[in-house]
Amino acid sequence: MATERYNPREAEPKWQKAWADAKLFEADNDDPRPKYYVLEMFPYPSGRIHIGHTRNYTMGDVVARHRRALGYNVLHPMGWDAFGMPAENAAMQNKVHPGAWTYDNIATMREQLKLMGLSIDWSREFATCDVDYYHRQQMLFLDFLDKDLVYRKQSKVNWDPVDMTVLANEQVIDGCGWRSGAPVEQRELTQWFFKITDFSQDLLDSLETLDEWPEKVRVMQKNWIGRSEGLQIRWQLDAATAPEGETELEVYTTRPDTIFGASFMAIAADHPLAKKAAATNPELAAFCEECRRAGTSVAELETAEKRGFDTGIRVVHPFDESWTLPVHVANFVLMDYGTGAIFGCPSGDQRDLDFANKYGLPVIPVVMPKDGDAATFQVTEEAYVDDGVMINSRFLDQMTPEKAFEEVADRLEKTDFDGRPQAERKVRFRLRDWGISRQRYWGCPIPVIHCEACGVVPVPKADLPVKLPDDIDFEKPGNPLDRHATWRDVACPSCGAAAKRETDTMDTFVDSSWYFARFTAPKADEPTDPAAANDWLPVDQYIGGIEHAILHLLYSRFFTRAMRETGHLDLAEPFKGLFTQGMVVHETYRTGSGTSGKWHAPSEIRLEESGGTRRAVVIDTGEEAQIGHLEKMSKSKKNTIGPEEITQSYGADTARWFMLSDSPPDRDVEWSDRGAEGAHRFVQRIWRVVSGAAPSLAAGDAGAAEGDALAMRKAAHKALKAVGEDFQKLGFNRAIARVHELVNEIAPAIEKSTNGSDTDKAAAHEALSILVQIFAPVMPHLAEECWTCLGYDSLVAETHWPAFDPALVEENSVVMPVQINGKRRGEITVAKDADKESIERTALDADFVIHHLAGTAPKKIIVVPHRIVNIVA
RNA sequence: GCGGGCGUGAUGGAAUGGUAGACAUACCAGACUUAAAAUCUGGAGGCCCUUGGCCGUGCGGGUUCGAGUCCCGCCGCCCGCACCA
Repeated sequence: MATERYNPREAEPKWQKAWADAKLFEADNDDPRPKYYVLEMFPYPSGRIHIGHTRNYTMGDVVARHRRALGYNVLHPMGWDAFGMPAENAAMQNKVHPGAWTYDNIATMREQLKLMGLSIDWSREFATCDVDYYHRQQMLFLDFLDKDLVYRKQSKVNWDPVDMTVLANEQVIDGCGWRSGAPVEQRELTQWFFKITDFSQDLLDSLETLDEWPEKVRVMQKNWIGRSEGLQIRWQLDAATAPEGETELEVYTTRPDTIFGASFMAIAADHPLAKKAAATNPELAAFCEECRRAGTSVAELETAEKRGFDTGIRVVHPFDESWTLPVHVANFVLMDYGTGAIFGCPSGDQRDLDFANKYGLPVIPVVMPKDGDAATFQVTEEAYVDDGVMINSRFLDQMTPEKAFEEVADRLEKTDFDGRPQAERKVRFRLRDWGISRQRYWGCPIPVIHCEACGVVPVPKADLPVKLPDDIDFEKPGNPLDRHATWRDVACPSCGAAAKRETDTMDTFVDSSWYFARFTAPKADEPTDPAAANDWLPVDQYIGGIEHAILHLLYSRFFTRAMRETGHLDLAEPFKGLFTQGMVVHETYRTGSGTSGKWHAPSEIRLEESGGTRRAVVIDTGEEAQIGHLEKMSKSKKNTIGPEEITQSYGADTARWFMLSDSPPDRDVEWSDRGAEGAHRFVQRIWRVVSGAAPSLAAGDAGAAEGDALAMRKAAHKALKAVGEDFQKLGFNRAIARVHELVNEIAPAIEKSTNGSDTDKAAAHEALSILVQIFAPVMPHLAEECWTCLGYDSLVAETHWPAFDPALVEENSVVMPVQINGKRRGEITVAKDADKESIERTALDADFVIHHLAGTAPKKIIVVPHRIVNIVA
C-alpha cells in the first residue's frame, strides 16, 4: 500500500499547538493525584540552544510524559539562570544593555526549545533577572540576616587590577585574570558570607539519605565538606627566642600519635607569628613575600619545591621541657586550613620528610610495620604512612596509632598551660563559608545600606525591591553601581543621615539555589508559598551535568536548610533523585595551525571517505581541514549543532530518538549525521507500518487471537512491560532497543492481518496502539499522528499508560539451555511450571545430552527453573 | 598522591552469578529499479580437520555446578579532588 512519507515539518507544529491549546502540561497545585516533580537544570541564556541542552531536556521530558501517562500530577517547569558576567561582557563589547541582551537571548532560546516539543509548563516560566524574582531573593537575604545566616567579614580575594573586580578561583588562569590577562593580586576586602558551615555536619550526614543520587556525586560532596578529627595543641614558645608578646603556637593535627616524631614546626607565610618575626628580619620578610606571590596553578604546585626559612623561634615539646624545636616559615603550609601551622613529623609524612632532608632536620621513625624490628627500622627517602605499632615514643611504645592518639589527647587535655588545657579535640571541616559578594552590575543587589552612624542597616522589607538602575555606563572598568551616585547615595533608613547602598551584587549561584522552590508558586508574594512548596518538593527527579556536582548542588542543599530555618520551606533535601547526564560531543574541524588556526562549523564541512580514511573539506574553499577529537560542543570550537538545523531536516522526534538511543544516558553521545539519518529512517518505518495498516484495522476483541496474531499480542505486551520498567530506571537506550525489537517482530504480521479475520485485525490494532503509546514519551509528535491514524480522537499525551496482560507476558513453555560441565550443548523446551525432576528427565532424554555423556552417569545435575540446566559429568 | 569509575565485535553498546555480543550504525550479498536512492530479504566474533568442534568480554590467579558480572594482584584509560596537616 502506498503511503505518504511522514512530514515532521507539518506535523510537529500542529501537535505542539494542540497540546498548548489543551493546556495539558500546566500543573495544578490543587490536583489531588500523587505529585511528581521532574526538573532539568535551567540554562544560562548565552544566546543559542545547542543540541547538548536538548538531550538533557528530552530525558526530563520522557520522564515527565511517562509519569503523566501513569497518572501522576506532573510539574515540569523551565526558566532562565539569567544573571552573570557574559551579559556585561556583551554590554562592553556591543554597547547593549545587559538586560536587553539577556531578554533577547531568552526569547530566541525559548523559541528554539519549543521546537523540540517538550511538555513544559510554560505558565511558570521566569528568569532570575526578573525584578519579581530577585525581589524575593532580597527578602530571603534579609530573613537569613535576621537569623544570623549571613555575615560580613574581611577576606582575601583574587583582585583583577585591570577589570577592577573580584574573580572567582576558577577565573584565575596561571595567576592572571581570564579576561584581562593581568596578574591577579591578593586583596583584603570586606565581603558578605552565607554561613554554610553551620550545616557542615548535617550536609555530610544527610548524604547517606540520598540513595537516588550517583555515588560519585555523594563522594565528591563528602570530600568537599572534608571532615577530620584531630587535636588542637598549643605549643609553648621558648621565652628566649619568642618575639615580644608571643607565648604560644597553636597547631592542628590529625596525627597526635606521632608527636614524638616531631622535629620542626612549620607556619604559613601569612601566619601572625611569621609576620611578627618578619618585622625585624628583612630576609624573612622577603621570603614571606615570595611565598605569597607563588602561583597556585596545578602545574606550579606539583613542581614547587618544599622551601622554608628558619625564624629562629623555638617551641617547647609538650611532653619534655628540655626538648625545643625550630619554627620555620614554609611555603607548603596554608593559612586558611586549620591554624595555619603544623608540626612536622618527617618519618610519617612525605612532605615533612622532603623538607627535613633538605634542611638537615632529624628524622625519627615513630610508627613501624607490625612485624618490624624497632632497633633497625629506618626512614630515609620514603615516609612510612601505613598502619603499625609505635616506637621511639616513650609511653606510647607498643601501642597502635589509634590508641596512641587517644593517649596523647587524654594527657594533653589534662595538662594545664596558662590555666587552660594544653590541647583540645577538634572536628574540622574543609568546607568554608560561601562568599557571595561580587563587584558586578548584572546580579541581584544586596539589600543593605551602609550608614556611618548606624553601621550596616538592612533595607526595610517595605522598601524592596532594590532595583538595578537602567541608566548605567560600561565605558569605564569596574562596577558601574559604584559610580552611579543617584542610585548609590540614599538616606539611612534608621537615622535619616546620608548613607550609601551596598554596591556589590550576589554571586549568581545564589539565584540558582532556590529556583526549584519558586517554580512551585512562581507568582507568590513571599519567596515561596510554603504549602505549595512543601507539597511539590522535593524534586523527584533532577537532571543535569556532573559539572554542578559540588557547587550548585551543595549550595541548594544549604539554601533548603536555611529556608527551613526562616520558615519558607519545611524540608532539608531539595532533590530526591539526581541524574547526571552525559554530553553531546562532536568532532572538530580546523584549518591552519597555532594561533592562526581557524575552526569550522560542521555545516561548512563536506566529509569524504575513501579506502577507510576520512577527509574533511571546507566546502567554500576546498581546503582540507584537520579532523579533531570528539569534544563537548562549544561556541569557540564551532562544533555546535542547533535545534533548527535538526528540526528543519529531520524533525524534533528524530533528534529526540537519536539522542537517547545507543548511548546510556549518563555517557557522552556523539552527534553524527549518519546516526540522525538512521533514527529518521526508523521514524519513517513506523509511519509506514502504522499508516499502511491502520485504515484496514479496527479496535475489537482480540482475546481469541491465535497463531501470528497471538504472537503479535504477546510481543506487544512484553514490550509494554519492559519499556515501562526501562523508563522508570531512566534506561532510555534499552527502551529504544525494545521498541526496535517490537517493530521487527510484528511488522510482517501487521501487514498480513489487514487481510485477516476481525480477531486478527483487533490484535493488530491493539499491538499498534501499544507500540504508539510506548514510544510516545520519546517521539510525541509522531505518536499523535499515528494515534489519529489508528482512529482515536483523543491525544496520546492525555492517554493513560496501558496495563500489560500478565497472561500474555508469561509463556506456557520455557526454552532452557542445557550445559554439560558449564558448556552450552543445546536447549530443551519444558512446561512453565515443570518441576525439577521432570526438567531433569527431559534434559537427560535429549539426544545431544545422550551423545555427550556417551553412557557415563552424570555426577550431579543443577536445575535452575526458568533459567538453565547444568549437568556435571 | 588520594578518591571514584571504566576496559565486551569494525563502531555505539546489551546481558537480576545462568544461552556473551540484544538493539543500532557501518559493512557484504540478494530482490525491486534502465540506474541510483528509498524499501524489502538474508549474512556476519575468531579459528579449525566445518552434519561437528575449539577459542573468545584488558592480563594473571581464585571462589562457584556455572564468572563479562564476585574476590585478590597487575596493566591501561577516563573523571574528580589535591601541599587539607
